[in-house]
Amino acid sequence: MNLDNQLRIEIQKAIRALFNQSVEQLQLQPTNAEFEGSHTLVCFPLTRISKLKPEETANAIGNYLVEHSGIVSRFNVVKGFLNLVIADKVWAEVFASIYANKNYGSLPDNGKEIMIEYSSPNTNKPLHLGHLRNNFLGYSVAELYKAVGYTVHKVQIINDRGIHICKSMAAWKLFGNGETPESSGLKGDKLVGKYYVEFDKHYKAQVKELEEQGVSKEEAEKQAPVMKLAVDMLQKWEAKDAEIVQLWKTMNGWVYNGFDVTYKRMGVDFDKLYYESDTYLLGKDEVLKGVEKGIFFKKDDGSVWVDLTADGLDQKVLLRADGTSVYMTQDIGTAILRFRDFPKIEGQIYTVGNEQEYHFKVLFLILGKLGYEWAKQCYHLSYGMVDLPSGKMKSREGTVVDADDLMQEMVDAARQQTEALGKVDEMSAEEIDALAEMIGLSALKFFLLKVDPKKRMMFDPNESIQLQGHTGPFIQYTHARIKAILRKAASMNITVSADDLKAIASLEPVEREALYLLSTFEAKLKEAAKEYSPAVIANYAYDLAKQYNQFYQNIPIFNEADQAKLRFRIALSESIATAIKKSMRMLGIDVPERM
RNA sequence: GGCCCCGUAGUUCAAUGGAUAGAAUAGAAGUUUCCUAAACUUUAGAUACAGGUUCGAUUCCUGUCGGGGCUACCA
Repeated sequence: MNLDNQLRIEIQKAIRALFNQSVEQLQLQPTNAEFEGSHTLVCFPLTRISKLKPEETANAIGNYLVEHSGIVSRFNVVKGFLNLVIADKVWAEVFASIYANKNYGSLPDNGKEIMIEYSSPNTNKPLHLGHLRNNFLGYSVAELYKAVGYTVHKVQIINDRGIHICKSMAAWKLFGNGETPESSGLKGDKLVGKYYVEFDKHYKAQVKELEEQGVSKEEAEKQAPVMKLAVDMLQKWEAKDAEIVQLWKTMNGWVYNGFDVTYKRMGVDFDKLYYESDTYLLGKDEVLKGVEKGIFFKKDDGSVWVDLTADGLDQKVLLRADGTSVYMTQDIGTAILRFRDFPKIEGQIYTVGNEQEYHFKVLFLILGKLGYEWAKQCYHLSYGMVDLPSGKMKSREGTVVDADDLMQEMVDAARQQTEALGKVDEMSAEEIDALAEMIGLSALKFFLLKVDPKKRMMFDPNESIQLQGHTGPFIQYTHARIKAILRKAASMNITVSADDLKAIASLEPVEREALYLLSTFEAKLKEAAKEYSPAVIANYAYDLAKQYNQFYQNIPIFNEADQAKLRFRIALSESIATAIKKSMRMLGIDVPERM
């Protein structure tokens, strides 16, 4: 039974009976902690039809509900707020149905399919903190869509082509002395990243040297030998030069092997990978077709443009004068390819930073102009940057927070804390390793996911991520605590049936509050998916844990003499643990049995 | 210059136009006799500024100040 809907129906009935009118939208909100009740009807907007003062309106509806609804036991009115107390026997029924529902926390298959893109790194640098937010977000939104009934396809586009990877290749060729991940002991992505930095270093030095010889800055930037080599490599790559293609494959392979290790530790995965090197030519074809159809236009120098001034935007280049692709070109190709590969998807979600909002606005407009109906179903899941106290992360200034390093630091901190608390003395070394991994990543993921994705957020590397308070480990700890209770209950052969629960006569306030939270899980899920916001679920999981700890600390369980109450409390604990576990899983976070 | 976002306790984050603006952390004071103190209880502390709309504004509108992003034949 859906309490919220039930209550809305009863309130509608009351309004019809009392005022002989109906309202489309009822303002129902959780009751403030300081008043008795769980659901509050805001009555100010109803005065228009009741022709009564807010208090009188609230009292009239309250009285009617107590007399006729069968679910409201009493109420109080504060100004125009009608605070409703749901009868304990109704709570018992609500809980019995939650407890018996094996699919609690997920909605039935809706037959729809959707695609979500996330991660999509360049292949010249290792993953950093920004990628962590991106990956955790994308993965979690995919889980949210699964939970509300979608079939989800997780993909990424790998920007494996272009001048950036050629820069690493050029530097490696000139200064690498044949270094490999094996010979250096470096992760492949780190090794390639190292040569990207090398490139920059030598490039700057060479430009400076040329400038000192009297060459203009502009000319020096073109003449610098490393840059000349990189550009030469790009041209050869496009011409499919065997040697260059081989080097490109080798170095990209190193990067992929490195990324695989990082993704595995992050706990994210993909159903299909798209490579820019495979899609950019399709994009180019589509753009040229668009020129024929008159959707795009060619300038005298041969470059191809789209005119979006009628849509309030600018003109954007789609092909350079030399015929080569830009980023937009390949994104057009990739989108089209994806809808060919997965014809049943209703749309696509792009998890990409908000600095590219303009880019996606343009992309979706172009796809629409090309006649693709699904362009309307494409959504840019735009998230804010992760800022450091010094501002934006800048690779040149060495302020980039490396993903692998940060995960390791979190796991180390979790291990230290875990061992210091001395609760894991009986665990094996392997079990402690696994637990530290679970806790450390939880702290990191929760930290990044609890914030509204749209907003910028701060990360201070000097202040390690907390393990106490509003954190993943706090929620994990609550779960482990509940599991200890359930183990004890099992050892005492205590079992609970749904019928037991319906027999509960009275509830403690903290129990009602816990039941209220459990009853809102489905609504939270829908809200989170609709808003593309794991933060909704993160905060829900936190509320559950917080609420349970209050219950745990103040209400007796095994010392309760009334066996029905005792069984109810065990069952309540079990359902909270389930809700926590499922919520956390949607965030990509696992919860331990003990910690 | 044009366009877009953001300014909430010392700090990091919450708050479908609704009640006395919630948490966490840092600070102060407590709690360990069922079940795990990574917890619980108490306490102090904030809507940048100025107008406007509204019964009611952190939320909507205008302006000011402050921060960030986009505005490349980069990605």
